[in-house]
Amino acid sequence: MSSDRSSPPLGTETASSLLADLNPAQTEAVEHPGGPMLILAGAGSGKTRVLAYRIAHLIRERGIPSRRILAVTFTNKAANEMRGRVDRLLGGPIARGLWIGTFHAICGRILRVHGERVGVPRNYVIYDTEDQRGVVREVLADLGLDDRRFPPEVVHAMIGRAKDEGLGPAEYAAAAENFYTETVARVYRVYQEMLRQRGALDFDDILMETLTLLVEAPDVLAEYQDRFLHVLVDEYQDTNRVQFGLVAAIAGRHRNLACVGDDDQSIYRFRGADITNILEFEKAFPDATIFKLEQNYRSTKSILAAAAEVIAHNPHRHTKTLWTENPQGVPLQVYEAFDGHDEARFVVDTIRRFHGDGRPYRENVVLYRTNAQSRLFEEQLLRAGIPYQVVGGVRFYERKEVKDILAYLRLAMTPKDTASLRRAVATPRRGIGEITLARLEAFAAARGITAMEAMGHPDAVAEVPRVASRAVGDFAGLIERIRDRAARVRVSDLIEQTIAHTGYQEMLEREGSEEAYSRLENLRELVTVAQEFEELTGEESLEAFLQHLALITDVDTWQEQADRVTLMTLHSAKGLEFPTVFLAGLEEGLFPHARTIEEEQGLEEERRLCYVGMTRAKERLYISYARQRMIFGVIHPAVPSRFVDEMPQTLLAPAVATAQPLASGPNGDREVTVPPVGAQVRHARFGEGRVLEVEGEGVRAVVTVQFTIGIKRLALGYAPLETLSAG
DNA sequence: GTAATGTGTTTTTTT
DNA sequence: AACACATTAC
Repeated sequence: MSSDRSSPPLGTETASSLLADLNPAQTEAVEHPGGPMLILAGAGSGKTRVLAYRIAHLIRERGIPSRRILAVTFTNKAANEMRGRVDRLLGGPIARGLWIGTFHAICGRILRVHGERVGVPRNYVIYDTEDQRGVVREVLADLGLDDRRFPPEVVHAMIGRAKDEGLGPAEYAAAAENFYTETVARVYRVYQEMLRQRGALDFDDILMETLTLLVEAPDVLAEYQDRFLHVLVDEYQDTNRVQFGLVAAIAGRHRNLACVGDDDQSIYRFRGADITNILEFEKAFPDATIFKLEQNYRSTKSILAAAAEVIAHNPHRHTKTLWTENPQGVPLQVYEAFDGHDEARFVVDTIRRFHGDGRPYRENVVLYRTNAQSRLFEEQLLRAGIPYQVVGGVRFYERKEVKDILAYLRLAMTPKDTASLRRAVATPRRGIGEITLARLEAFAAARGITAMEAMGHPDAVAEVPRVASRAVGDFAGLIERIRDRAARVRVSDLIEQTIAHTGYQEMLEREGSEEAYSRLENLRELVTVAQEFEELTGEESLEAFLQHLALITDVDTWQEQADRVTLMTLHSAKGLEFPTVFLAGLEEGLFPHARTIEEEQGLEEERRLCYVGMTRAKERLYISYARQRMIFGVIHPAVPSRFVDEMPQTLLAPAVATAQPLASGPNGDREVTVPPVGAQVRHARFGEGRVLEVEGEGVRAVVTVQFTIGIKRLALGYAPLETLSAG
């Protein structure tokens, strides 16, 4: 999302040249008078640019006040950049009044103001995935359901999908057609009740409750409808039903709705993204004007042609013809690695070589399908002493210490939030255990108050074990003081004081371990994050900060200026671009992922993901796969991804390895005995078995063995396999 | 109650 | 292989 990307050359973003840098198609979209418009924008065709220019155009040429424009972006980072870009175009901080943000941020803001109309308290807390699963688990237990038959993750995901479609518990129950979905409907109902009791919303509720609000409170809807003369939506191909409903509702009066997207880049189906939103835009808005941006400013001809060839294998799509005036460029390089280690070594060696040629580290990105793949690259980068940053994986605010401190703050803000109560009360240990908590909860339930309130109640305190009564009183006092302070000091100071006053800091200091030290560091980082938030937004309230934190994304924290190699998933890479892209792990089962291959739609989405990955590259694209890969500690032979076969062979060149072609794994340097077919062998984990088939020779041999637990394919270079007899 | 040990789970992608 | 959670040992 660098500011100068995907633009005709030499463009300067100043007020005097608002249209000078745009091609005819872009200009048309920017200047279009109004009404519903769909801008089909291919990868690298300058869609973000068009949005920024259109906003600037509306403000400057048409005199629309910035506060009457609403723009929806896919990430907070994109929102900030868009705002900065509009300011640069207009030569001042004009965009300050603009409403711009992600769906979640915008809806969160609306709910803070009007949520009470639909029963959402002003001080609602946002539950993250972990919190949400915890609630599902509790509901399953309450309903006496077996969590093996109804895995919390699965049930939670089903509830999430229902919410993406805008189905409440009642509607979902009505649509339920078998025992399983009927049961999920029951869980869904109780889950919603439990969230409500705790004053909590999950991610999907933020959108769904806003839509409910707009439907049930016509005066609120009218307020926003009147206000927003123009609504613009980026990454429209990844909106779900509810998001479409929100946009259609808010733009319903002035009908100036501009949606920008690319059906070939829709990659969030698992999250409810509904590609029909883009494919059937004209049905929803018969008077819509369609624009097409087909000139790519980003990639070389080679890269673009290869990507086009891959995506052409998808049968269900709007065909477009992307073209570019950029040079042909170098061929795509394909590296066949022995295993994951070898693959990582190749990538890191290549990056090191580039750096030797004077190319900064920041020009390189490694893209992979699953977060777990980052580890191998991290190991090699660490060994080579090359700076890097991993986007994604365990998020900062999901770390235990961060969540612990936030639990105190959330509890002070929303005493109903029992999930936070349980968390806060447990760390540091203060002598309040299961028994005490259960007594308090029972007391609270009997009186219809919250457990937090019970803690301040003399009768309740009398019922808990004597040793705990003092601790309970202290804890209630502690939370009370935090709440009191929250109203008076800014949030960064509040956090700093909370870390100290809860005894958390002391606990970690006393522990003295390396790990404790790093946890303390993370807490300091949390204070810094709060300070930056205050500086950036001018907001100092706890509510605003907690909401901001809950809705922050991985890419939001990515520092593109730092001279480091970036590692991220293909999903995170959407909207970004790099001179050199390494697309790793192109193996059947990994990419496309095994869980998607069954369904045609799943496979098509994987292919779009591949297309997204390839089109991130400006100059150089490296494709790699390993012949064997370890999954859950077990080595599996791997087959190159079908996507590699779908790339035009004329544009591919075999990459030359600079590393040892053979890995030095556990058995890598030793000699191995290849057992003949029929031999009895023993494996440390699988026990004894008989060899059915042998492929390859020496350390690269792969044997198929019948064990009692089933048939396994094992790579001799790694597998702890012992030959017992030649059979 | 904590430390050591054992067991099971994880990996699809994310707001 | 790595990690979280549970159980056991002390």
